[in-house]
Amino acid sequence: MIEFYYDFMKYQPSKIEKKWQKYWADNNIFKVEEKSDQDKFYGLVEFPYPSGDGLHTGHLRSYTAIDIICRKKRMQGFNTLFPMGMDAFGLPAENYAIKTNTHPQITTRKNIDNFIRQLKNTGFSFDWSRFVETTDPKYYKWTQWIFIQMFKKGLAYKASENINWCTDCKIGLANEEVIGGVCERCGGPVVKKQKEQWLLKITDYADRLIEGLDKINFLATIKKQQSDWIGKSQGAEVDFTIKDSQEKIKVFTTRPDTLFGATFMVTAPEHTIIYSLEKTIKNISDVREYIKAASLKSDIERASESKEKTGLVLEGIKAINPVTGEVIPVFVADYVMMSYGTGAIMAVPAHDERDFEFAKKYNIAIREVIEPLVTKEYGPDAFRLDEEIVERNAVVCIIKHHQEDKYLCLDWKQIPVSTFVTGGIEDGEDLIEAAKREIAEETGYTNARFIKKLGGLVHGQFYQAIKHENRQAHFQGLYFELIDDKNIGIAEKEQAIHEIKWINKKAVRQFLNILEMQIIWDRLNGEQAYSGEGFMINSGEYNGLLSSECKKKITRWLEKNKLGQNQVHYKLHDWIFSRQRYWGEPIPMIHCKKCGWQPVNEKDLPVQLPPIDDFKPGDDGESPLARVKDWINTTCPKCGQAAERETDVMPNWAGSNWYFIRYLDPKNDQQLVDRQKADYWLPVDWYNGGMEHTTLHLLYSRFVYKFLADIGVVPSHSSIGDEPYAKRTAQGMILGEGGIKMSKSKGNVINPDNYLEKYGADTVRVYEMFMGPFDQAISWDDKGVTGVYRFLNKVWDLQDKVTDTRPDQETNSLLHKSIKKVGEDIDNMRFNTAISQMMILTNALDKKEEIAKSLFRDFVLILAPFAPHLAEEMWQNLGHQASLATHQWPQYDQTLAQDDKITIGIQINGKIRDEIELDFNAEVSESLKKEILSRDKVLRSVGDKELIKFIYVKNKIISIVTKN
RNA sequence: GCCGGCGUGGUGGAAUUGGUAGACACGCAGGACUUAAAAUCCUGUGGCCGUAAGGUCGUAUCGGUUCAAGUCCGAUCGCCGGUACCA
Repeated sequence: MIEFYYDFMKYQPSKIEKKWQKYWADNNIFKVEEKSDQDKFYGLVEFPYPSGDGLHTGHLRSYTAIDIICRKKRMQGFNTLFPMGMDAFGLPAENYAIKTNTHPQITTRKNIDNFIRQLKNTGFSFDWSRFVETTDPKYYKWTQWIFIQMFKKGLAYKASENINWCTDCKIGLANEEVIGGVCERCGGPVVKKQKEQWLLKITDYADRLIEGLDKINFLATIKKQQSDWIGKSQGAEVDFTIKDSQEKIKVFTTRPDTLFGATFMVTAPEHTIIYSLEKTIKNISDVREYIKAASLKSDIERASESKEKTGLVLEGIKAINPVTGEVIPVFVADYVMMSYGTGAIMAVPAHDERDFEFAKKYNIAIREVIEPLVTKEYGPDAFRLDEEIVERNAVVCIIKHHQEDKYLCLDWKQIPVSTFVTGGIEDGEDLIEAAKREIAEETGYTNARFIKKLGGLVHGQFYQAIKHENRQAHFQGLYFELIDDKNIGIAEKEQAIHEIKWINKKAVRQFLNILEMQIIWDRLNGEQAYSGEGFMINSGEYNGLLSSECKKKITRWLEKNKLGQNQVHYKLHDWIFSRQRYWGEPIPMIHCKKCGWQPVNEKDLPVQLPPIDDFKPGDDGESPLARVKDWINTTCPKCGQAAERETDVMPNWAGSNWYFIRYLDPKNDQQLVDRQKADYWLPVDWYNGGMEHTTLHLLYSRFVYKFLADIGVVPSHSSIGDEPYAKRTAQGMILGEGGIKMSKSKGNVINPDNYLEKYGADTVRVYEMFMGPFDQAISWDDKGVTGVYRFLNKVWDLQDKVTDTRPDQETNSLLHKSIKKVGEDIDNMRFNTAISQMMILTNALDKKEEIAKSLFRDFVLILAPFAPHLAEEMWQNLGHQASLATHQWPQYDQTLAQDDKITIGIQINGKIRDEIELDFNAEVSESLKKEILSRDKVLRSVGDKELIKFIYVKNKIISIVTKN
């Protein structure tokens, strides 16, 4: 009997978790509707691909984090939406179908059901009524609809492209899906193949995709990776004419200022000029052979082969340098890519590393046209950097050349730091005014505020430059603050200030790096190419100008003489949107011999995927759908004549681009989303997912959102414009034990089901949050799970001690500290330290004989987001009827959260020798100072040495310095 | 190669952003309970010297700034991630 009673009182996760999961579902606790009188919060996680392996630990890490955030937001009174769905189109299901001859529909259904079961077992606070599946025709109707809208706006087009072809998957891949020359999915080799493909014009949105990054709160690395991927570069296109011919070779360069140094040209092997001039090229058979050899190299070979440059001169062909009139040789070489710029370059060996290497090898003239500005004599010490200024919003530094009347402007705000401006200061014009004018011209900041004029230093190190003044100046600088007109929202302000500080600290380092680079140049003069900025030499009328100035002038000259113009190039290519496979959304297009490509009538959507038995992709690179004749044959939506359907399907990204919009109105069959619902819920306030989607899903869905905003389907928000996600974070990967990536082949995959069963969902949730910093990769450790399980047991056992007493001062203070820390830590995703704080509180309560009910109640509430089942059960045991899910989040009392006594160290000559307890915020009076100095331990260390300094930093430290 | 990030006990990791390094947890050692084991509880736990009080070294390495450095600066080494002839 006693035995039984004891068992009954034990923590039994299997019982209470089932109970509360059922309670939440039965009472629609997490179901939400639009409520105009309540602030909303939209938390989002990447919906999973329902693979046969089931949910893995990484899913749980991501979902638990946002679940905790959403649960807290709900308790803080936000109308909180946290939806879930399945991204179920894709290759694994199709490959499995080929292997087992089971229809993907069947395996997908099974897998989805398994995923839902696992998700429900983990106790996430999803609004299940909004569940979507991308494979549902009611869903992909709208995926197809978006494609048609894009087609109508000219953003979807079919073209014959030299595409990336995965030889294993037998599909074309987008550039983003090729990683290091192999297929992102299967690791199979990728070759180039000419193929008719549907493409989406993401390049039209390239600038907006870069600009949008400024407005949103994404992890800095994500922003950088995205903008690197888009790869915008500003430069000029220049025409080089071929001597004794009508032909021209167009090149793209970011450095038109080095045009005088262009001593040869290089074209890509695939460049058309070779075909149009093949009669003139004397060594054409050698050239053909070179081209053939180059085309046989796959991307992997190119990457793994030695970096030595090869090439071949085109005999009988000479080009004319448009500024010097010089006759220069033309080469073909595979270090020039057809896929970037114009497929041909002007080579400036003195100022480009690759050209330099090539010129050395083939003995081509190297002509320097830029002289580095800062020399060793006037190296880093020549600049004085003021800490106060570095901390400011943004700073521009104008530096005067030590001898000549020339100015260098370093813009510390832009990441590629050095921008050289000025040159011509008008007679009588104030230097400050001139600098302001230049800043406005260069950066667009019209209201730069002058801060102060500074001198440089001769010797000493950088830090000395910060601390000391009154040294001889070799340079003088003018510092400006760039005042930004943009209104920073109050909520973002703290974050913004943090980021700005960071940028500026970084900028200082980069600033020094520039100088460093130029010192190296001095030392290695002539031994390598110099690609920095400087003054022009050997450049005719441009001599003496700063290179940045020359860039503008030379481009203007080219434009005037119709030899070239300003041009922007991107690394980003249009997005290849066709896949020659079965298990995807059919592309809703019909080809009519008379009318060409026509979109399916919108009323006929969705174009349903026909059921077939043979899923094998054709060896000819055609989709399996190409074999379904009665599905293909249809009539032209325009003229009614016989016509054929497109047989390619969409890539797996198609459905995931916009799923977060469908959650807002998942059952609407009239429109993609009701605009009022979209206006209420968007943007997504917090989106968490994997780092691996930065240049795939995350970039694509930003593009699609911008398009949908353009056609009025979704709102453009006042604070972040047409961006779908206000904030994006990413979790670190969970590795197998021993720090190795989990994989089936290594047999080290952790199946969460085993742990859910053995320890319960709350333990798994808390463990995954406690194991380490959220954004860091970390190994799974079974021992750690045990530790967390012990903790939850300990919490459960605390219930026995709960009574109606009043909390004592010390414990109450610890509680308020914990409320504060846990709350703040959740907001900053520092879940591990939030949990450790709750462990500290638990250990303290465990030592007590009695625990005040009111105190325990608040503890249960802050634990609830982490271990919701346990918390609900204890909440009920405390006598509450309703769920705590929407109960108010406890407030902390700042005075209680702060200890009134505080122990600080006493440091003597840099070493901690003693400690003392003082009142919080206490001042140190003369008498207290005397008392401190006469403490035994202090006396022992100080002895009879003379006191030099007595430093007291409030609440932090006492530091005593003596003479030796 | 270039661009990012990181380096703290036997282990995962804390450290209010310059103020008592090692919180919390794991592991380990000793003890209690038990016929025994598991579970649970208590104590200890960075190295070295010391019975102790205490001393001394210590945040990858070397150097610097500071009353004070894991934190800031410079150089070096190592690991991880991204990217790759991008003109």
